[in-house]
Amino acid sequence: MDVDTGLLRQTALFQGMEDGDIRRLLDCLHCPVRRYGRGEFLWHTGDIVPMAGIVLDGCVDAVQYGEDGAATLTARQEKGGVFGDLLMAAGQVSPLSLVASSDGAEVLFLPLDGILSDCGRGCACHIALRRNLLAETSRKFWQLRRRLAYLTEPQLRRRILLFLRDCREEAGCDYFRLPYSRQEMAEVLGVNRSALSRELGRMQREGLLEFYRSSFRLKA
Amino acid sequence: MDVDTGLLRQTALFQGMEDGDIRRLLDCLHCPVRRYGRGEFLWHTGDIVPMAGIVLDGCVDAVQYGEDGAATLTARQEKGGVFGDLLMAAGQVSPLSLVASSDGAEVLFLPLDGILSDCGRGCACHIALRRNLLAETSRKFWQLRRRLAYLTEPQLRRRILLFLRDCREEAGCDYFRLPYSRQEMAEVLGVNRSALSRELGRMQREGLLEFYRSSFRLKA
DNA sequence: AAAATTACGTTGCCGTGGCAACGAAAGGAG
DNA sequence: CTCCTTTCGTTGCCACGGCAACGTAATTTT
Repeated sequence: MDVDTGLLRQTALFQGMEDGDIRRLLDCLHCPVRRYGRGEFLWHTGDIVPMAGIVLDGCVDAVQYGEDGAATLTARQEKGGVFGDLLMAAGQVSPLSLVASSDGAEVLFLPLDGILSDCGRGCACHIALRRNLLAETSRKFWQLRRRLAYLTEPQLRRRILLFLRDCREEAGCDYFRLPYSRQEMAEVLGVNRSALSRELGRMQREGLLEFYRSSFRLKA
Repeated sequence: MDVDTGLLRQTALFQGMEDGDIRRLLDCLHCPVRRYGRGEFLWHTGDIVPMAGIVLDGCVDAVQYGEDGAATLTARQEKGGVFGDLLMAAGQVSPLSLVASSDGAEVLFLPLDGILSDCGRGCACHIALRRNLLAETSRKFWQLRRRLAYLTEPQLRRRILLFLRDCREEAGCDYFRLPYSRQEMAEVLGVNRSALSRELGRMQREGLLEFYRSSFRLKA
């Protein structure tokens, strides 16, 4: 096992741990590392997923296939990202597939059983790993829930304000830049792109807002 | 500690355990039991929630307060229900309050620290408890995600079909009864009640569907 | 630098679904 | 049984926002 503990220390699951702890954990859990080519499947829809993964290099997508076979991208994890945590935790057949979306995607796997069970040495890092896992899954829950709050807001303007206020709070400043294109922003808010542009324009004319492309200054 | 292990065995967190295991766990974790009167707060918005709870008797509501002070019920747990799991897992200030919504609500609390740490005796039930906790939180995640799927469907009819097909699958039969009133069903789908009734009527006229009140027979 | 591609703003049209109001049916209380 | 409350279906109105189309600005390509 020879992975970059410097990278792992910055991931959600190994946050707050020392290099030595991480090495011991990886050893204790028997974590496999694998490489995938672009388009290669880590798991298919219908599989039971027994472990989570950390992206060491490249990119991994979570894809859902509709009844008509159309694929929709539901999540993307890049270097340092954690995936499969909520799939293995469910212990049921997966509703989505995991696909390497870059060439030479390298992945470190962490088996659920190893995370849950005691290593016998009562090491504190094992406990921290469990706490981190639980924190990561719950983070994804609350993130989803915030998005649901947008979608349940019936009025477009209030939907936008809800979103922008969250962004402002996260940025800690009235002026902030969003990591979304208009199209992506519209998808997060669950509205039509042109309708979003129209309403943003109105809000700017009314002085609630200033923006240019992805730069916003929120005044309300 | 003198709680009804028969009830606990049917809860999400203690599923699959023997009475003896449960008693040992409760002893090991030092789980407090408390009674609350109707309207009494278990936690307020802004608190950091250090433990989850199981409703032994009565009812506990999760309430979110809007900027205008209006309260919206976001979740309700009755006898045997688990709450606070995703709040303690987050380790951050709670965005919602937990309130006893019945008189004499009795609650068993399970501290996160105790769940995560080893009891020193390496008992299998401790591991099972962790697995159950993770399964319960992920269950709530996927439940939320299914609801999000409804809300992101732009056409009302397809939204309804998505929902009813899920219900049919869960029931395992074309004929099923829903545990929702029209108003509640409309809220789950994020649409206006009368619009829902209207569209349901259309679908019935077109032969996609038969229904009376909460009884449905789905043909498509 | 020119061309091609992508992202964004703008506008007109029109359909879906929100809203309010009403009556009927169902359920509960006395 | 009668009264009262709640739930549900129905309808008319109309505004919000989806959709398509186009022009412009920004970005990338060769």
